Amino acid sequence: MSPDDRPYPDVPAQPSFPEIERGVLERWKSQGTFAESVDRRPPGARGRNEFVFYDGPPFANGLPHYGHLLTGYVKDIVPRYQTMRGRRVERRFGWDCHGLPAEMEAERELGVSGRRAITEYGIDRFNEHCRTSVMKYTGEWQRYVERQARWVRFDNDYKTMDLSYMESVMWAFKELWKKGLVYEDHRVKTYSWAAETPVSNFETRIDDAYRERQDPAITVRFRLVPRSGDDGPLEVLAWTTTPWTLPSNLALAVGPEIEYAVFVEDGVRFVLGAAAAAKYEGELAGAERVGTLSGSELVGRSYEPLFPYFSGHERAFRILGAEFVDTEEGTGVVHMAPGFGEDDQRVCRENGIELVCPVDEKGNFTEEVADFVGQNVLAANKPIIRRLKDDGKLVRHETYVHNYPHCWRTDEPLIFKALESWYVKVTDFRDRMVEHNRGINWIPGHVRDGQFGKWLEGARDWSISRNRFWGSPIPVWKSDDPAYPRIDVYGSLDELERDFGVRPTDLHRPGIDELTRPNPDDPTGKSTMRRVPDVLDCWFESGAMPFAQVHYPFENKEWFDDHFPADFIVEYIAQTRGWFYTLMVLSTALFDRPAFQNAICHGVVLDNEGKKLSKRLRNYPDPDEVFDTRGSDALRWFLCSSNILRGGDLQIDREGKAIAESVRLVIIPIWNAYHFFCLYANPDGAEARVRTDQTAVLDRYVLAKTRQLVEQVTDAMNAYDVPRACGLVRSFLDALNNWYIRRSRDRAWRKEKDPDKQDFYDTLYTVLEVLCRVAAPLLPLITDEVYTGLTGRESVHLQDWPDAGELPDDPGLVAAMDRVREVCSTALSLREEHRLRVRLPLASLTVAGADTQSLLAFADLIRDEVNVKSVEASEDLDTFGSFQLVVNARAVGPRLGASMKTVMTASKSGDWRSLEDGRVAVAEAVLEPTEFSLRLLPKEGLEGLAVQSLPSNDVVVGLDVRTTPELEQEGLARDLVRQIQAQRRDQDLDVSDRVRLWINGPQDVLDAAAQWTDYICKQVLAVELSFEPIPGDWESSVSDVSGSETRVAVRKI
RNA sequence: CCUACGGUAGCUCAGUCCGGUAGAGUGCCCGUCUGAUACGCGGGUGGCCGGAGGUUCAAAUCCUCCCCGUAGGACCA
Repeated sequence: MSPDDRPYPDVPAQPSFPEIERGVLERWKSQGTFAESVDRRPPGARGRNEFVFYDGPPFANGLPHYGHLLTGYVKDIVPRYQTMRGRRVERRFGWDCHGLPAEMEAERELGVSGRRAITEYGIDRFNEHCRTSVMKYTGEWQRYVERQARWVRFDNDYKTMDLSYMESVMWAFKELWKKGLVYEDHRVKTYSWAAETPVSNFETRIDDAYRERQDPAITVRFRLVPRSGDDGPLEVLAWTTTPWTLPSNLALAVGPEIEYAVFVEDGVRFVLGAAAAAKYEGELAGAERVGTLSGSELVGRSYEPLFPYFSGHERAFRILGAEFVDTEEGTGVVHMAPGFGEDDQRVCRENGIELVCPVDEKGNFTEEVADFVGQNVLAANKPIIRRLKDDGKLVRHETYVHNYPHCWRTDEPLIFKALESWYVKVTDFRDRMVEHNRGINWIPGHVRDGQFGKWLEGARDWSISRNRFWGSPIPVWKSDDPAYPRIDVYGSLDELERDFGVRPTDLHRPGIDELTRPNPDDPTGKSTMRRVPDVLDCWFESGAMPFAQVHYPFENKEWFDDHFPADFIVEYIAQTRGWFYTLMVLSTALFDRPAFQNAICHGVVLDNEGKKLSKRLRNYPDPDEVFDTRGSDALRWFLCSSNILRGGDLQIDREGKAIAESVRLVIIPIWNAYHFFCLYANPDGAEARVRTDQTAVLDRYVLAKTRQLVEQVTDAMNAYDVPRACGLVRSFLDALNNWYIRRSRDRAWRKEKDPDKQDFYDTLYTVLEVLCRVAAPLLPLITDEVYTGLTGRESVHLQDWPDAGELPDDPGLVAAMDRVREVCSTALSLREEHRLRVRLPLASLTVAGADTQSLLAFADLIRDEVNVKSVEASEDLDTFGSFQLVVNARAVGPRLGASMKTVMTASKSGDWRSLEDGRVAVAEAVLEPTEFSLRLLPKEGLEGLAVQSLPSNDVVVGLDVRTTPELEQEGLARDLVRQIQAQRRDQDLDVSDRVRLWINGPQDVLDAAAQWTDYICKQVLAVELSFEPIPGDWESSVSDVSGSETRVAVRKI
């Protein structure tokens, strides 16, 4: 038979898996397999047969790393599974194009740094650069995604910078506005006066942004407005590290519960926190403590402003009560400048004090602070302190070293400053979000009420505006004259066209800023409607993805209604504050529905010391190298079989050894089974088919075991438990290769065609066919290679998920056979213990215990596996073992209470007896049959018999360890066979080559060879056996099995 | 400082909800190559369950406090 006639491929024993993978990827590409797998599944009426998957958009600039690869694998596994289940799963790639990372990259590339520089460079040119630079890595992304065998469409991808996407975002903003869920407000934020820009939390976390800085720390006195009952002038002491905020002071805060001490010196009374007084020993040396006040007694009192600039300010210059005040640092009295401190602003607002912010964009004092106008606030610290000293207000001047945020771009210290910003009123519908979240299936489950649930409960209003350039514009136009206020919010291109007379083809700045019109509410006609300059937080856009990707509601209205919410999304755990959250916010605010029903949160990939992966440290294996040397399926398995998919972390070693392990543990075993099948079926010209009516017990076992595999993997996949599915496949492979195939091999060796051999081929074929389908989502490349090679059909990914019902159901057989495997393990362990090699036959093996007769059905298997002449079952437990009492403590505990202790010790030491009625007496107690079980332990000191119990402790295995001359001789014969076979192999003989055979050696070996000549010759295909001296030019091998040198030689004839 | 998650064999992790006498894989050690697989097979070794208290007849499991790791958040007047 020529290779061409062979029904199955010529499968190499040790292939290059990466090479196979590249071949499969090529095949998919040329045959359009992905598109086919989607198209064949009907969407059903109104998309009811669709499984809706949302692909969270990654930032387009920057290369993928292991985190992305992991997410990508899961984004592939679940849709592949659902496709095989018959669902239509559209997969569309998305790109997150806007946002600070994109701008930072552009600034770096253009050598333009900071807001002012960008404005000078030209917003149009800057944004044009962003538009192209942001797509710089899309090719690389596509290459990675394809190499990892992830099926997702790039040809109809969506981009957050598309006009249609941005129009939908605009619509969403207007909807929120109409619902009263958007507002503008002043909030205190970190601000870089040097770069003239607000700095996000994200930016303050960049390396070294927080570092030590020495600032002045001063204590100043505020004189209270006298009140009847005062014993003279009263002053409170406040401490600050930002003297430049004192001109903007509008209030003082004390802790209502805090105890304040009153001191007197020269008739003036001082108040400060009692706990802080010790710090001011020096200043208070001449003072005398005369009393105590609680914070609440101070609340409400007015004081004289330190500076005159805002002296008429409404409701200002009073002492307020605030919970956050403490006496750890400072005096227990906090100076409040609501324009420059978050707490300050909040507390002042609660007390009806409007903030003031006399500092301009450059960080210089405005005209409002006349004495220091034009001075940078930090530089103004000194003159301000001098002024306070001159005025006698300064109590103490020291320095203070603290961790302080710096601008990562200019290295200058940041300041806290109130800025205008737009907010989504998340607090208004927070409860609805919490409610929607209850219905979401989170993996792992604790995320629902833990990380995500807690975050929702504590949700605050969401700042959605960014004082930047490259992003979706805030679609708000305001009158430029406060005398004629008007605000217009736009939600579509139509509305813009209606009011401005032109229809924009691009919504980006600066084009959008050029749309202006006269203020309709201004009869003078002088004021103009202008767009507020901010752009939207790019997270707003990613949260808008479910509808913006299809240009809802301008198009695809029905489609969206049918495809929302998503069935499934997956991202890493930190997205509970990111995409998971923004999806929830917008879906709740706009549609009062959750945006997704099932969500996997995976953990973080770390290096083997538990540190983050870092490009700079190169503490991880290069993904390309992993693809080239181990393959994508191995990486997929390594990542997805780990509990990183259950929210844990995963450590990856620098050399990628663990990835190589996946090849060894899973991919090679699958390949070996496939290889074995082809190796024998091909020369036989056997064509196998899917069948389940085989009668041989091993066949029925492996088919029933396969059914269990299908059932269990289906359960796991339905529960989105990918690691569990992986574990099931792995333990199945062990049963397949190391039990079913190994115990069935001899059926393939028979020369003639016979039904039993065909049964074996059919069984193995059937099992492999099902296994490939079950493992297809988990190992899409290798299973497809095996599946197509085996069946000649089209890709496994175009097949249906296997139906467990088509395989025989026989859990009893599976359990019995698995027990047989345990008996064999135990017997082999006894051999090991007694140093009796497996080739040495032993007389008998006895299994003793309840219901061991049924094991005799498998006696042949056991006999072969452990090499004994006979296998026997015995109910006579006393010969082989004794019982130990195992108390069912859970049942007895509550009844016996304190005497449990003695019962437990007595049961362990064997101090108990059975009663006639089936109960047992132990210590002082009598146990009902339900309250205990008996564990069988092997008896010790048996003559010629080695015993050991199964792990389940209900069966004892006894091995006859006495040998006889006959057994020894047979053992030697088998040793010879082994040695001869090795010799055959060394000479690269084919399994069917016939040979002549020479054996030289000690007398016992020669006797054994003579006694077992027929057996030996048959085993090694020898036509002639000679004990003459071996001809000198023959290859021979030497062994010392029998204790002295044995030499064998073979020659092909 | 707060929140979530974790700390169980050398390593990676089950087991903890619902208390009842500690598991897997891997590593290591030993053995093993007879016609698919030595990238294999079999066996063995290995743990005062992060620490300290408490509840209980009984705690890896429940409670309290503490320590360590990871992630996120807050604060830095």
